[in-house]
Amino acid sequence: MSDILSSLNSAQKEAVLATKGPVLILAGAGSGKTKALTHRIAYLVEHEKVSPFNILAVTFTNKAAKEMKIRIQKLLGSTYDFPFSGTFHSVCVKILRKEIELLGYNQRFLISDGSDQLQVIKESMKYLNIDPKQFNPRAVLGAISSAKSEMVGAAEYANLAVGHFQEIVTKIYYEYDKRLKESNALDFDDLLLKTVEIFNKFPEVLEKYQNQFHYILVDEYQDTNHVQYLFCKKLSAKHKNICVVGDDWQSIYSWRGANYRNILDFHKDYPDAKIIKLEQNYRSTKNILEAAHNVIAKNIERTDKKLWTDNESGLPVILYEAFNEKEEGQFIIAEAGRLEKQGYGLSDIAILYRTNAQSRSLEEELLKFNIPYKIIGGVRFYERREIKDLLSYLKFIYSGTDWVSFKRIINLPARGIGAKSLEVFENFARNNNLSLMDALSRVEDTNLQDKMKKGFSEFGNMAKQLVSLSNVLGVADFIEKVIIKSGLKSYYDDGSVEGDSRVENLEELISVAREFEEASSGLGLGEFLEQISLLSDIDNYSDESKSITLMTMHSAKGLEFPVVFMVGLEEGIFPHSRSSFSEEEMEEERRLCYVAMTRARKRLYLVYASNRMLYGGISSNPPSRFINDVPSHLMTDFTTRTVELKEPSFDIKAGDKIRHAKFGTGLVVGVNGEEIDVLFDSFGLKRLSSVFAPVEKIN
DNA sequence: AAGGAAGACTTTTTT
DNA sequence: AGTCTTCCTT
Repeated sequence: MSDILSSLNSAQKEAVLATKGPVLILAGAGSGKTKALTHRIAYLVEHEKVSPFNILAVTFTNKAAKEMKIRIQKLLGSTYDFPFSGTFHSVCVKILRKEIELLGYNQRFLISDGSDQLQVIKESMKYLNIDPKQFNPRAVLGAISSAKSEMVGAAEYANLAVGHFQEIVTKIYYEYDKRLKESNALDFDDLLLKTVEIFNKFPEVLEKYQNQFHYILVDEYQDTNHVQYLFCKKLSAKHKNICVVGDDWQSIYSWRGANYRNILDFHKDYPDAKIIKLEQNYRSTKNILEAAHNVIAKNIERTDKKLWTDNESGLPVILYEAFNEKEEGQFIIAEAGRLEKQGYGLSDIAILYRTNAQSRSLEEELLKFNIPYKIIGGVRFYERREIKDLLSYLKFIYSGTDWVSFKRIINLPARGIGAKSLEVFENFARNNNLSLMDALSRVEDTNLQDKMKKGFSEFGNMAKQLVSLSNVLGVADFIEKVIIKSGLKSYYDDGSVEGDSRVENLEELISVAREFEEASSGLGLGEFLEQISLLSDIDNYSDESKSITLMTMHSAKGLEFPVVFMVGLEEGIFPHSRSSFSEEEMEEERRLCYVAMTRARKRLYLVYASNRMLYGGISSNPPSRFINDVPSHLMTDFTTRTVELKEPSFDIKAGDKIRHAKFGTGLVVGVNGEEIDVLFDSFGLKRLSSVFAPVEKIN
């Protein structure tokens, strides 16, 4: 037990020892809140003999949950499992798999992702004769989603609807929900909403879980929405052992319904709540912390606090004006070279940007100079077309009810079934009240042309075959069969480079499934699909490989890096132009800036470009207002020093022979500024940076 | 029904 | 600039 307490400061210790009753931990950036949480859970288990089964620990990402488990296991020195630690969504899925039949769903429900949702919205609008040009389907989906996160169902929405837009949304909301239910599918918001709905309608079920979860811990409480708030409140109503951790300064998800007031209002629900403040920062240098503080201090709507640190002052924050987005990347590459000489590795470096689209130019430069990197987020693996296709097959086979998936794959590869015949088939199923599978086996009764009937019934036969295969094969072997039997492989394998990469991706999913099988003995297709749906980008991130990390500032939440480059600090990019309409959104941008800055431990670079390619044209935006908020004594402008930085360390001209640390010897065939083209003896032609690349001249 | 071409539209951030 | 849509041709 002394182990559990000895490494904590007094506030952290207090957070660990206050096990009974409601506790609010206000934890500033880098103040060791994960430490406090893990030690608290370890203390509960070891000292208070609480079974892990009785602990509910909610984190923001699956990765955070996993890390927490590992840290607790290290503390306890044994292999305790914590079955109820995970994201709100994953915990709710666990509950719903047991209870959802109460709401008339089948227990084998599927989870619809964003693009599925949009598809259903579009179909619903078409069915209702609503013009998608007049009402943007994404805006409609957004309205429905925020209603759901406020615990407002279609019927209540109808009552509350004001104005034409909301009346239209009401109609679509009903139709959308109806279609999801027909497919036995839940969207992300439903996972939370339906769980709370069950708690509301079935008190005995609620009581069962109240009795189970003696202790409830919630991380990143500033980013919970209303439904999540209700979920916590209801579950903790009996034992009242609820401990929430958060920082209103780091609330960056209000656009998806999060409300940092949940933190500020905690004491209203629990007047006797113990409030503990963690204000000592262990992460950053004094300069970085001070700079970040000056940025956030401009916000009006915030609690008052001041983080402090015992760390050294460190270097000033480095400011750099690049000529354009290309040069932005080149500056980082040159700096990375200098940093490497000072003992930093590539995995110590993160590049953070506001929008995913910004990664492309950076990626191009890194590629050009052969710098290893990894990108978190962006075009996700699971959203690639071929993967969505394959997953649609899997979802359709697994559920037998999923119309969204069915429509995606019925004519993929082409089976001669177009929109018209699909419509006939759909009406046939609707009018006769047939399930999707039943309708498929009764295609003969439709008034489709014989050719179409054949197409449908052949598809139906294949589906039946796959269903029986799914019952006998392991997930990975089954997926392998699906890729062949569906015809997806031959469809994509057209000999083109693009086709090759698509087939490669299809096969990559087999490996993902193999790993899944190894990690989880006895779990099947349903669990595999579920795990994939609930995965976030950051969940797959590991910092082991020697490469620079690129991600959005949002994704960086909860992480830290010795060196952080914040790029694209220009008005219109960051703060984003869409935020300039409301003061609230601008404050959120500012919080995002604070979050990004406080990721840095030793070095922080603020980079902006005077010209930037945007929407196919060049635009020039003034430097971000956030740069002006950093006092000049904490910042040094590197821009004037570029020439010096970019000067090649030695003279290289065409015709020189060089040696590269990795590629061996080669001949310089061209010099273009800081870029050199080298024909390597065994690696062929490569373009390198003469500043950064580990090359030396030989004679 | 399918493939191709011109045109619109994009880019916030994500479980 | 790249991707997604829609319309047009076969």
